[in-house]
Amino acid sequence: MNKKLGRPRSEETKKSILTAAYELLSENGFNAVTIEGIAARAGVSKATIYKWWPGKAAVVLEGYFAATQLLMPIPDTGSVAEDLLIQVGNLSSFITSPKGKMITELIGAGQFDARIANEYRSRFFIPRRLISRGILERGIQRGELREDIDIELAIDILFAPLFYRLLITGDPMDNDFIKALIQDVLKGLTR
Amino acid sequence: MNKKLGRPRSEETKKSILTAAYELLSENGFNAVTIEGIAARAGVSKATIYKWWPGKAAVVLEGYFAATQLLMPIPDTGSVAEDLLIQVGNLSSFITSPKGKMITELIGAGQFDARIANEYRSRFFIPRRLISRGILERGIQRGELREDIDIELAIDILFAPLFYRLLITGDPMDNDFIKALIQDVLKGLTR
Amino acid sequence: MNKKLGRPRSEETKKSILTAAYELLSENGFNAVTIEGIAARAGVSKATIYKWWPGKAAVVLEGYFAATQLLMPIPDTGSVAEDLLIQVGNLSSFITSPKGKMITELIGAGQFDARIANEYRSRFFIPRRLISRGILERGIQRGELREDIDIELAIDILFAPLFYRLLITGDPMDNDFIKALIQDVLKGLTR
Amino acid sequence: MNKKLGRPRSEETKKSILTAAYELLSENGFNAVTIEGIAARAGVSKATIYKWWPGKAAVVLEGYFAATQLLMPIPDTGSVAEDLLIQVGNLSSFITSPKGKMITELIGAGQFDARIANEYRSRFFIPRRLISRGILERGIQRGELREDIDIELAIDILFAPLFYRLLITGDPMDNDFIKALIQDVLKGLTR
DNA sequence: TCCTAATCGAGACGGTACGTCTGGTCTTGAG
DNA sequence: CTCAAGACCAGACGTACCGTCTCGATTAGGA
Repeated sequence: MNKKLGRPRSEETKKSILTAAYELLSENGFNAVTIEGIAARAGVSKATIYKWWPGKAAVVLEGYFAATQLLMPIPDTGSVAEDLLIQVGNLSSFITSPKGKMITELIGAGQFDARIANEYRSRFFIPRRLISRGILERGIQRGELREDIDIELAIDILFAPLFYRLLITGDPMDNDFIKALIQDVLKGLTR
Repeated sequence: MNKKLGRPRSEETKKSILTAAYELLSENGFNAVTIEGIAARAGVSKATIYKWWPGKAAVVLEGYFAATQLLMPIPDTGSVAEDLLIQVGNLSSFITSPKGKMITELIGAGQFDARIANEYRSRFFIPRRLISRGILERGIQRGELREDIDIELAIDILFAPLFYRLLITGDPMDNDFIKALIQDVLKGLTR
Repeated sequence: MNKKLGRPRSEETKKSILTAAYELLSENGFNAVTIEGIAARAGVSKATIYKWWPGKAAVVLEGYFAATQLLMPIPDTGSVAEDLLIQVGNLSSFITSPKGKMITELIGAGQFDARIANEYRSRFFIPRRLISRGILERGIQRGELREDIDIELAIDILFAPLFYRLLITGDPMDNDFIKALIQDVLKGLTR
Repeated sequence: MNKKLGRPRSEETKKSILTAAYELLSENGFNAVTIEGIAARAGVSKATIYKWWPGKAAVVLEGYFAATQLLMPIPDTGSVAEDLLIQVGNLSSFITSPKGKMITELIGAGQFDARIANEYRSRFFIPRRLISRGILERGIQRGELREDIDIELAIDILFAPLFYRLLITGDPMDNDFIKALIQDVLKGLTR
């Protein structure tokens, strides 16, 4: 029952595949990436890629997240409004940057492949939700926010507009937009 | 200067192509649709399809919107909360129905092809925004809503969470969700 | 029972089709000619061409022979050898000229379409055979040739080598070749 | 400098392609053969065919010559007339047989594609010329033939009439024709 | 030191769809 | 009835990737 027989997997090969995948993604976009292209650029056989990943989406995803350091500073200024401004602002900056815009295509591809969707949910969205949850909970404890709010729903309301503009309307997101968004959500639309 | 030279375009052919495209879309999903498949089912030559549409996305889109009667009743109950409940509830029902779920894939495809995005924006989203704008404007006139709100932003905040769940988190949308969403947005999160 | 109903066939149209066909043949070769190309250049509808000719081969053939004045001077010098030298030499000059080389392709096409073969046989080969037959018959009458020869066979023997080189070996044909050919055929190979 | 990298070419695949090409050629003629048809019958991908051959002509040609055992018995009876009777007779039998008649179409296609022409020249015609050259040289050595004849020209004169009838006039070739042909060429047409 | 088993490159292969092209037919309305 | 315009079906073209497969050449640890 020896598990270590045979030639071990080459870490270098893996790295070069992920690098190639990421480069091709950022150069030409998700659709233009092909397994053959990755293999060629990485100096690797197609079979090797298929050995370790089920398909193009998986390699590209992994390449993307391996290359993308997701800095997530946890704001804690003592004010919900301030914290959210920082947190939402950071996300907004990220998703309008070149790296962030690739997320657009990955979400697009995720509509056709549940594995992709799972990947970016667990890698990208869930970690951020945890931070947001912390911000809101502190706000409740400090008495800034109502005690009866559904935190998950609140997070949806706060962040959804960013992706709505990104994925659907294509409208731009500037600082004023972020400020107005948070103010409106906190204060409500009614008098 | 006679514009009516030559054999006129066959409306029947056009219809059968769009029908075939829509059927294949609903049976197998966007990715599985092929021009060859459409041509075969419609009993039409591939060349005819390429004559009139630049590619698969365009045919499928047009087939989808031709087949989808977008009922958009305009609610006007005298209460913003009521009107929004109806309007957001209708949309929610639609996008969780089989027909509506195809929108998911179309938006996904729209991330790779701006023409698709333009299509569903102008055909699907813009008409709905007009209705929502009406609801909110009446709310302002009646004094239910603050006078200083940015209506476009408000619409984003109200509808974005639906698509956020649909496209990204995959969380379900029930009636309670809709109610809580509208209440939160109207009242705000603060005490 | 009026036979002259409707618009009469336009001779001009016919002419422009044949001209276009011939031009395209000489510019790009038989294979590159298409009915669509002829129609475009002649400013004519494809249907019109199909109305009057069964297919591309027929139009091109007719265009070729309409444009090619087949000068066939009938040599009668009083000597079989002289007459043949002129007759075979003329043919050789013709089939190695640009116009003549098209014959090559027409014969090639004739291998796939019996109608083409019939056309060039009756238009090109039979008329020439008549002349050759005259030459040989006069030779027999003058006692230059044996009385028992099969004239048809003799014609084959005299002319076949030209086409053999043209169609199969690709070897060149100069004056010496023609002279030697006729001499050999007349004298025989034996001592 | 290792030449044996990668999966080796499958001989079986190659064989099935050539067989399919030959079968389709003999069933329907050269023009009706398509790469798609060959691929389908051979149970092979089109890409594989294009990998190894530049186009239909090349595959069909190779399939034809692979399937056609070109028996070329070398006659040596001690008499030029006898030897030629056998040699020309053999060729005549071959080119009027079903297999041989396909040559007709290949030569036809050769008028449009020099690669085809090269192929049948080197595979079919040159080997036969060598034999004929041997026959004639022996005839000269034995004193049956004149010493000053141009052997290449003589071969043309002897064989060209067969192809002239085959490709151009369509006239039949029986035994008497062969006999008369050889007699005439050997004796000459003059008294 | 050799053995064993897995990994890796190269690249052939069957498939499938692409978007283009031409052939030949059909449908208008004008002449 | 003829014709130009041009839509239409049919089907092959040659290309691009897919995902699988066969090779032979490595590359370890264990015998």
